[in-house]
Amino acid sequence: MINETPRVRFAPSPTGYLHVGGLRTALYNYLFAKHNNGDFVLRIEDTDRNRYVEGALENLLDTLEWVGLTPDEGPRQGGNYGPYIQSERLDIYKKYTDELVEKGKAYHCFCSPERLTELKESQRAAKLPQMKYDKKCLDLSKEEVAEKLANNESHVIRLNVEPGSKVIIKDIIRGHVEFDRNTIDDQVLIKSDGYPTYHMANVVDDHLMNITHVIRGEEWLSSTPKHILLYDYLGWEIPEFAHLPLLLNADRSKLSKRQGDVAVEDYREKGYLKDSLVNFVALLGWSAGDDKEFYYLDELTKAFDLNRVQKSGAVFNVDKLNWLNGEHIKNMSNEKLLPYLKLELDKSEFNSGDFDDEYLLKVVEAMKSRLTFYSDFIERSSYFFKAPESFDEDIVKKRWKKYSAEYLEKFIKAIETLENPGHDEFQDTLKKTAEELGVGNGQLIHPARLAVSGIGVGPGVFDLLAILGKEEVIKRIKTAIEKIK
RNA sequence: GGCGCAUUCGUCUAGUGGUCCAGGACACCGCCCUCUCAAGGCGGAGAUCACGGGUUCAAAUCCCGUAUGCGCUACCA
Repeated sequence: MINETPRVRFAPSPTGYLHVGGLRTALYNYLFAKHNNGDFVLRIEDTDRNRYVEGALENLLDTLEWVGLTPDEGPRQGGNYGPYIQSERLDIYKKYTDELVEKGKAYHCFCSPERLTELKESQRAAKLPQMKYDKKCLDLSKEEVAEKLANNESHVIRLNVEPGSKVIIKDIIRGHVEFDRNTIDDQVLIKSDGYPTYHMANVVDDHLMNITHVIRGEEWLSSTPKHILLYDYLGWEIPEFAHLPLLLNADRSKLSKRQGDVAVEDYREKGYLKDSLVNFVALLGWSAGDDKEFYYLDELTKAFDLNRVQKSGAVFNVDKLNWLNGEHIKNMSNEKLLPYLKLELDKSEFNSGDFDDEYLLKVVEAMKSRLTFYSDFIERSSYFFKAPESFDEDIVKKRWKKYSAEYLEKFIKAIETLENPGHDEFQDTLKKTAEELGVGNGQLIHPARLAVSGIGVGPGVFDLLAILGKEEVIKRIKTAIEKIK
């Protein structure tokens, strides 16, 4: 446990959907906060009007809600957004940039984008070690600035990085990181449209919202010195930083849409459980130090430790996610699984109302250890919901022998005498029939499975028969005998 | 180009100077179980700990260099 009660924030931009990398950042923030009885706040960084996407915010809230990372504070579903949207806080940022300008720590810049591009080009051409703004507008007198402002000249406000000692970052994950002051550019704080850049809004909000720990992706490490300078110039306390390793594609580049799904909602639609997604993503860059890999959110909360977060990026490996998904399904009770089977039925050609719970529960029990996704209920065992319309040709070739029909006919004769047979009765009857025929059990088992399910894989054949029930079994075997020649 | 970060089996990782000729998990292979497929159990293969120098009686672990990868270098976040 850390000394103070932490307040952390997850601060995404509403650019369309929640990225799995964003999910990991949100999760680590949440886990850190909850492990230490702190607060997890959600703030929306929508200061880039060009990238704003309609509906993205609601989508984000919805996805966060789905995975169970409900913020303690932040915009709420349904429009009560509160003071957590940066675009609604413009005057606040203005106030503090004015203060910086007053102190000489920031200045108005009237350079056109064209001049900036030219500057960059010439610096590049001259092979200068680094490309930075040349502070031209810093030379403007107060009067000149006032005049240009009065004329409504387009301008930005820049951070005035002055020479001085190295800027030191104390990062929980990376330790000490140093930056030479002269490598830091005079960052734009307020854009010409009056909106703040990330850097300004971020520092102001983190301070005003009493954020104690800034936990964010590694891509922010390079701009952290600018933030430190801002805290310093404003006379504010600097929060703790923790820069998280990136999530990677298989080729170790930053996780991108081109190489697979990156939106949490994509995984949701594909049928991944929130539990396995959270479990998986938590393990990408963190481990408790023991061999435990199966976690629920509350267990993660208990075990999580920011100091144990990995420094290097982690490849998003779907194989392991799939495995975890199966594990989480296996760990659910039949009763808990039942509604999901019904959902899958209703999404398919079937109707959950056509089957009673007792029957479906048996299906769940039989299929549980064979699933990777809920949808496998339908894809791998539709025979529980309708008689097979065809029979797998390879299996027919392999299992349906010359005398199979004859054997099965004897088998159903024997079944017909039974009353409400279950697993054991089917088993005894089949064995007895095989014995009378003088053949191995397999001579009946395999054709029976094929006849009843149409395929060659699935739960134990006696379970299969017991679940389907006597009448259905007899009917299906008769049909199969007709159809398979 | 500059600045910064990183580097242990294919992948996720354990490991914080001796117990490591490196442990676990996924994937892969084999065996057992078995009516099939899974699940489960057992086992195998797979890492000269990026490379090169140091420090030390002793280094995956500490230091320096090199290489490679990645991030940033926007009036995007």
